[in-house]
Amino acid sequence: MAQFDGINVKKSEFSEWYTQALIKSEFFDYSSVSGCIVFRPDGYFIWESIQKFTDLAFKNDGIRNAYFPLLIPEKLFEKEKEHVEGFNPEVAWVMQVGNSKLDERLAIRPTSETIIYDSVSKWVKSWRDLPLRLNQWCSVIRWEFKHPTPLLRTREFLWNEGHTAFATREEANSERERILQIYSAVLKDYLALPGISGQKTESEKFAGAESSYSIEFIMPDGKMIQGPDFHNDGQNFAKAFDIKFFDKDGKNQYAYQNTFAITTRVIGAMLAIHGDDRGLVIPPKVSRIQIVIVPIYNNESKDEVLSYSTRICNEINKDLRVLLDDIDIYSPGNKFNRHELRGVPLRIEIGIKESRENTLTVARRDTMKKEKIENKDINDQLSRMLYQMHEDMYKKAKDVLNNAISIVNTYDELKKVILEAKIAQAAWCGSEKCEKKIKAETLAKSTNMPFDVQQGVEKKKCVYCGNAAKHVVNFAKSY
RNA sequence: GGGGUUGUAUGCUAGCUUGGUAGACUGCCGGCUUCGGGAGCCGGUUACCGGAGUUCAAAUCUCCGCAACCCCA
Repeated sequence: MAQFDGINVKKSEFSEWYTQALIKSEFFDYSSVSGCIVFRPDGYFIWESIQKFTDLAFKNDGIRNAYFPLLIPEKLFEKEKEHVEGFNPEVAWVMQVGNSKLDERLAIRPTSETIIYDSVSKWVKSWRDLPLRLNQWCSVIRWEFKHPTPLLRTREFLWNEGHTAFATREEANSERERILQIYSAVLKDYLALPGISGQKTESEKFAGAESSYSIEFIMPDGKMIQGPDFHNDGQNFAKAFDIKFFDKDGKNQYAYQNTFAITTRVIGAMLAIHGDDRGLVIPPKVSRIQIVIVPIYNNESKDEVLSYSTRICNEINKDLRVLLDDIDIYSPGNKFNRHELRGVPLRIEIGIKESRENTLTVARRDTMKKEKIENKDINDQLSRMLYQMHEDMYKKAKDVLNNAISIVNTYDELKKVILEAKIAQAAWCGSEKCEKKIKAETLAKSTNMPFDVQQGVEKKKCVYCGNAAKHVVNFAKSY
């Protein structure tokens, strides 16, 4: 039997499935640089979609785009102590140009706080200059030493980095909910991806921040992975970079700052969560091809079937991304399998039957169900199916997430839940000591403290030490 | 951070133990016949991860890199 190069493992063998799905779908590829991957057109389309919708939401919220240099002079990079300690081991440096050594090393940005705030300090002089809300789309390099995984842990990744400055702490804090809402909406509305929003614990927060917030996902292997994040930096960077302004009373004050990001990692989480044994399942809104038409004919019916297929293809609105796959060197079954591997949301099968009956057979990638529809109002019908597919994908992923969370009251329960590769939701006293012990003994990290489960926590006891609880935390093994 | 496995063409893989002409399937290109779930026949096409060493001779043995994967912390 002729075989094209499909995935040869089940999704239950997750690591192997994941790489094969990404590579064999031709969405991504390895490159010659370890830890750096190639985004091929269908994969890059997903990132372009995320960018487009996030960017629009940012702009509607008053954020403006700018662009800062890729290279950061060592002097600047070292200004904020915690920040440099957090990033130093992973920073790549430019030390030489041609044959001459540089007098001062230049860091390839692992994140741009330092180079941006150097400029911001020059621009912010008066309360009238605030708030200053900037964003840039770029890539950063963090030289990970753990073995890289495409999209999930790469040495170069693409992201947005929002950097904002405010006159007061209250104003700075009020931005948080809006930004996390934007990220959640992009994840839900475009990637059909549910996550858990919450605050990071002290020990898991961003290097240089006062407090950090994140949206976390659960992967098919039961491990959690961090998605978009938001950091209240307080006046930490303002003090290090001298971002001062005169307020309305003529007093010289440091600004309050935030930073936030969404990265290409969310694509990896999305592909992993939605995919199945046959390959990728792409949410309709971010799929470069939303509908593929596969004509099925023999010599006798060829002309009739192709002309009906072409007619249907032309009837479909331009805002639906459709491909007529009429290349005749592959059999229909071969095409079915290829498009399924690549996760095309809807497939229209057109043969002599459909042509005679003036109907279409439509198959949905997520459910693999086929349905025969009348050739009438097809744009409405197809749009509805794409919409429904998105809703169903989100709901399915949401159920998986919800089922993975177990509320635990005792440490034994916590250990059991972690062994089952699930999320243990537990009350916690807030001490780093308990958090570290739990991590050392169970390998589970605190992912975050979900916003929506904190009520009544003061009546509970810490799952580890039994003292009065301050937070409800999710513990899970994580990437 | 520690331990392990593996690198042969687009992919999957044989050959490695015991050094001696690198083989199948798939893909890709051309042709004919086909086409409702991975079509058939004919012809063509592509490879030993990189470097060093041992040797008359290295895909095979040794060392060093590089890369991918797995397990444990």
